[in-house]
Amino acid sequence: MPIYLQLMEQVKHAIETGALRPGEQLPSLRPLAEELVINPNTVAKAYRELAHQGVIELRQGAGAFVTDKAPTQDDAEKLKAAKVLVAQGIKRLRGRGITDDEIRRLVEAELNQSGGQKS
Amino acid sequence: MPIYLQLMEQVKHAIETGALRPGEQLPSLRPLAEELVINPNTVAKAYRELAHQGVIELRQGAGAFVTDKAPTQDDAEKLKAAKVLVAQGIKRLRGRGITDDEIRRLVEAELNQSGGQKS
DNA sequence: ATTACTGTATTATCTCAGTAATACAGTGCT
DNA sequence: AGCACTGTATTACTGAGATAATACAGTAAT
Repeated sequence: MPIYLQLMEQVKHAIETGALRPGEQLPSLRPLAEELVINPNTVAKAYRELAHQGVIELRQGAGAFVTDKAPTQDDAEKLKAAKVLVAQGIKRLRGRGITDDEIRRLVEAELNQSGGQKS
Repeated sequence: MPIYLQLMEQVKHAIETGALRPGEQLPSLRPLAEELVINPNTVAKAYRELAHQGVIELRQGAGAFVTDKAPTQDDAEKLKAAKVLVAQGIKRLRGRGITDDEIRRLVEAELNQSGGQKS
């Protein structure tokens, strides 16, 4: 799994658990990159994506800040419930003899069709 | 979408619709490649994958043949039903405010976890 | 045995996502 | 203004998957 995606998850998780709160400033690119022993551009990409998702806000020269509409603890609950739904759905599909590859293709097709955009 | 995957789909579809029947020989690599204006190796890859999935059987020097346990018209029906299930599931998830990217990640995580292998 | 067809194997090329290196530009404090 | 910090943009490197070029090996008919 790409580094920048892992970082995005960690940030989201930190927000969901309250370790990072709306309005609060995130660690800036270079220090964080150095701490994680990765390239600043990789952090930048993660931040850019998070900003595009509305989770954080980037202000050039100032820093990166958690948005008001960032994922809350409630959202984490929702996601957990969704995870159960997905697990059940996949179990049913498998029970009907649908292979994993076919499941992947069906999901992808459905997402791309009905108003789908790969952010 | 990779050419060899598209070709795999076409072959499966041909089998499901009865255009190609169990035991019947598929067009051989080079003629088919020439007709589709693609490289024979690409056809070979598609055939190899299909053989790995048990859909067809490859006999060196002889040709490629549809297997007995290839996908039937019934399987096509099943897949259609599965498609409906997936569509419903995704609709529900979206209704709960889950984004498409999150759906993708949930599905992938679930598949990889519970006995998942990316054939 | 030869011939003309099959699929197979090996190696090289192309493409693209992810990452890295480096220079650019905005903020805010003194 | 100057400085030390922010994020941004451009360009290059790298690795993996897809495709291509070419040579190899098995089959079946004559």
